[in-house]
Amino acid sequence: MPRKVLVIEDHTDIAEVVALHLSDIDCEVRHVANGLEGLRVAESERHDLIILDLMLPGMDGLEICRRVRAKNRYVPILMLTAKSSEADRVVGLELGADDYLTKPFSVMELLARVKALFRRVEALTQARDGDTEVLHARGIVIDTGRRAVSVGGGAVELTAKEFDLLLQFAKHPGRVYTRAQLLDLVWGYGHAGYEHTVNSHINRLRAKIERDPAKPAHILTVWGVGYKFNDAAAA
Amino acid sequence: MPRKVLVIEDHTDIAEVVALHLSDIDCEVRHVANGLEGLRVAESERHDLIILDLMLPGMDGLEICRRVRAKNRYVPILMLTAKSSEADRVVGLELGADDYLTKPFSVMELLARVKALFRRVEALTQARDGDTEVLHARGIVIDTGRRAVSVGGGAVELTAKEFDLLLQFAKHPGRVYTRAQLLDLVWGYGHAGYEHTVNSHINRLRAKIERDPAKPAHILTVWGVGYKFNDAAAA
DNA sequence: ACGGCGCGTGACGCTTTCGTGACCATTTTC
DNA sequence: GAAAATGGTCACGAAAGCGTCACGCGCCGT
Repeated sequence: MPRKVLVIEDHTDIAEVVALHLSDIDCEVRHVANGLEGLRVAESERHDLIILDLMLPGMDGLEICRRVRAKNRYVPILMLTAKSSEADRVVGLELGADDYLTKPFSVMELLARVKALFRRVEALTQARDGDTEVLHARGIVIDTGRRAVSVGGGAVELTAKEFDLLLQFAKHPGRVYTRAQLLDLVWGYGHAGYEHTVNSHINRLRAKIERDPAKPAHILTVWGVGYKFNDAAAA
Repeated sequence: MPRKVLVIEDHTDIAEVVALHLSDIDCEVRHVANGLEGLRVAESERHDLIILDLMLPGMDGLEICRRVRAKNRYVPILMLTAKSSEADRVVGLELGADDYLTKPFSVMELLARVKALFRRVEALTQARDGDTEVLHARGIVIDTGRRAVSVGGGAVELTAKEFDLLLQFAKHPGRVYTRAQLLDLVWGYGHAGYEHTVNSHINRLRAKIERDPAKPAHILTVWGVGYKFNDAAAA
């Protein structure tokens, strides 16, 4: 799947060059020319990388970086700017940027740095997850590739959110998640929404995978905290 | 805990400056001046960061980078070199480096980039696992990720507040907390309520984890002050 | 354009937990 | 040794948290 890159840059020509080359390395580029709108998009959607110009109409790039980081410490941010002084670079990096490139920049170097960032993210995320194709747990079989689930041998039809939710739980049995964490992990970081939404989806998920939804055996409620996937031995 | 940084650099003076400043940000620096030995150390020990000079006696830095990456895709590598051409930077990054800084470099920028790398690694590793560490203390085992507690091998069911309270104590054994402090730490700052509430929860907690609640062995009363978690050896 | 489906939100009743007060026990002080 | 102060225990009402159902919106395929 392509990686989603958000380019916040007021010079359309530069953005176009960047977008062109990023698409060569399998990136889906979203370009925004205005600072305020950039912040809005950055906060409302999930991205694999944000390329951020510092001198923008609408809102200063540093301020955007700060605000995005305040809500989301995971998305990589690469600053791209004409400010070349060492002090500017330090400030940018201290504010939470992952890399800092000064204009005029070489497209090859930009690509190399972007690839380096992707490598880093990939190495670290895969290191933890492993590539388990099929998960088994207490009679539940989850085929991550086909996004298919069966309980006690019978196939169960889950919607996208239900599947993602179940998968998140099944990946870490026994671990307790708060609703806020689940919103981050399943809905995406910086997702604005009510925690009660999680509740509702848990309810639907239970209706499909639990024998008696009133007495759940798989997805358990942890009072005052959130939910967990039961890893205890079946009765 | 300090982060382990390996500096492979033949100029002792530069390495010393780097080491000095890295130690300021809680790093334990290991300096190696020779390329071959650098590779050996990089491969045989675990590091949180490798700072790598490219022009070295013994073995070329690029070659070291390639070999380290062949065995380990996780350790961050920062290249530090006099080769400033764009082509060199691209080659370095393509070979698996995470960042590339050219001499003469600013110490502040180096620190900023190192910190940025640490931030990235931390954000990504914590994103997966959360802080699912396990605390052991005098027969009590607390799994923070599962919010599960066992005493002397037997599982104990705690409510949210009881768990938070116990966790606060177990994190700092021996430290004495006033009731007001506990209200701030567990209930949250600005919580309006009676200190006697703490009392009540301590009571319930003791009933669950103490063998003889009348003679508590874990959560001790400090008369006229508050409570503390017993860190003395068990009887 | 229409219909269906998944999703987010709201309302309501039930369950569990929490906070508080009353009273008893223990320690400190004089 | 008695009074005062501090902590322990218990029980009950209040409140928060959760489950469930229903509704409406937006998206997609027909």
